[in-house]
Amino acid sequence: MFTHAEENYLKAIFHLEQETQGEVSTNAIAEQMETKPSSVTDMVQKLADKELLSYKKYKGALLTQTGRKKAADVIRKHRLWEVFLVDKLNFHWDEVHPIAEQLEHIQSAELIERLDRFLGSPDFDPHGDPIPDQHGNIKRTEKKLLSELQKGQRGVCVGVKESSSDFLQYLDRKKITIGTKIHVLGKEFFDGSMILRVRDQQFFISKKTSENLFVQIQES
Amino acid sequence: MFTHAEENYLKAIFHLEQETQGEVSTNAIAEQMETKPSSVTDMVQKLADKELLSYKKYKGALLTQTGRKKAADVIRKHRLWEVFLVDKLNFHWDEVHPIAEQLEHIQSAELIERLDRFLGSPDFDPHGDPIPDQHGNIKRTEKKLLSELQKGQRGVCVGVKESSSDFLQYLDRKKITIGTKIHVLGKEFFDGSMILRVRDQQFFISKKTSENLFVQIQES
DNA sequence: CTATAAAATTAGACTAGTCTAAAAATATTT
DNA sequence: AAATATTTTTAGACTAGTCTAATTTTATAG
Repeated sequence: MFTHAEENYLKAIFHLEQETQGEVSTNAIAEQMETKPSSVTDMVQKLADKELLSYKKYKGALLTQTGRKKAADVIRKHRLWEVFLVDKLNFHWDEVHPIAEQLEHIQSAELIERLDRFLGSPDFDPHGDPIPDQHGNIKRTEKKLLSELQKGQRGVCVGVKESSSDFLQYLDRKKITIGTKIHVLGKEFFDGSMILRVRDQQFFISKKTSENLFVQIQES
Repeated sequence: MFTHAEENYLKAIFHLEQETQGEVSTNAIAEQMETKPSSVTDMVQKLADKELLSYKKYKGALLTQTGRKKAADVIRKHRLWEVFLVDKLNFHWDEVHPIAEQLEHIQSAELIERLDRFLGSPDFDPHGDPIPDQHGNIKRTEKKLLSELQKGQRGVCVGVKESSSDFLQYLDRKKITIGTKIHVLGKEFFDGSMILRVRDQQFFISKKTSENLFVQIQES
């Protein structure tokens, strides 16, 4: 039905639409896809012909309903496979992305239904990202960046914004993972760094770290 | 490392080498791959450049050690995924081939190691075909076509030669599967048909069926 | 509001893989 | 051994996707 390249473009544009309101620019897509803007123009025009997105020259792209559904499908597959790799094959959460990147293109609706059931219909992937349902709906949760919390607030880590291997391994060494409870003891105006209490230990983290950790605030 | 097309050619040539001794012909590969001979010539020359097979014009192709190992790798992946689909996701044995055809191209040695362990390092796939080990070695078993058995002989079904959906579904309706015990009550010279005893019931099967079922002979 | 910079598009070329049609090599038949 | 048939290869074209280089459009600065 769709080529790998087409699916990858749809996925990239889907992600970019979350971040920017309105049309997604050619350059933004090129950066996300690690390709050249000229290649993007070509492909975007092809996807527009297939009515997966709307596109006006020099104006950028916006997914249609069909395109958005297809993108959510691919993301659903990606995230379910990540759960499989971590829960069943005991991969580490920083290792699964490139493998899921391949597995997300396997074509078989039946396979994904069965995989989903086999995994117990999980709602989140190993990085805390929500798994779209069969209809492409994504459960939106109340989550904030740790950097938005104020001194004294408490939260539970529910996801990461970046999921580079380096960042995930850093969190691992600090024993911070999905579900870890965090108490903000202090926040430095000067550089945005924070002092946290995690499992009765004090932690110092940089602004960059706090801007890449999602938490759910615990009212107390 | 290798493209899907390259892997598919290696696999096809590997299978053809089992059946024919000596070089594999361009036409044979074309038929197996459901493509045109001219495409085969092109690809075979490319694979020869990469030293995955030896090739002399008009003489046919033979896999090198490297090529044979790579082909066995792909077959290992295919068969392990088939086991996963049947054992873990409860797919039926006639449904798994086209999905495994896609999964066999996923690149990650680690993934296959872990999948193998997760499945309990199976020796055979759901159709009774042996799964090559990490080094590309295939366990050869003593198996014969059911059609080779004589009146009075007994065997256990250990595999199928054809694994088309039609054939597998036919076997299912007859409740013949891997492990089924078969006793040859009679064999008709005229058309090669057979009368079997299976689970205390009499079965009539055609020559075509008996030529596509592998059995292990039970000495008695 | 013109000049310049940035972003986006087009044109043309390249690779992988395929195809058709024609030519060349090998096999088979008489 | 010549004629015919079969197999295989070559030549040239096509698609998908990418790239570089040049051009055009839009945005920004003075």
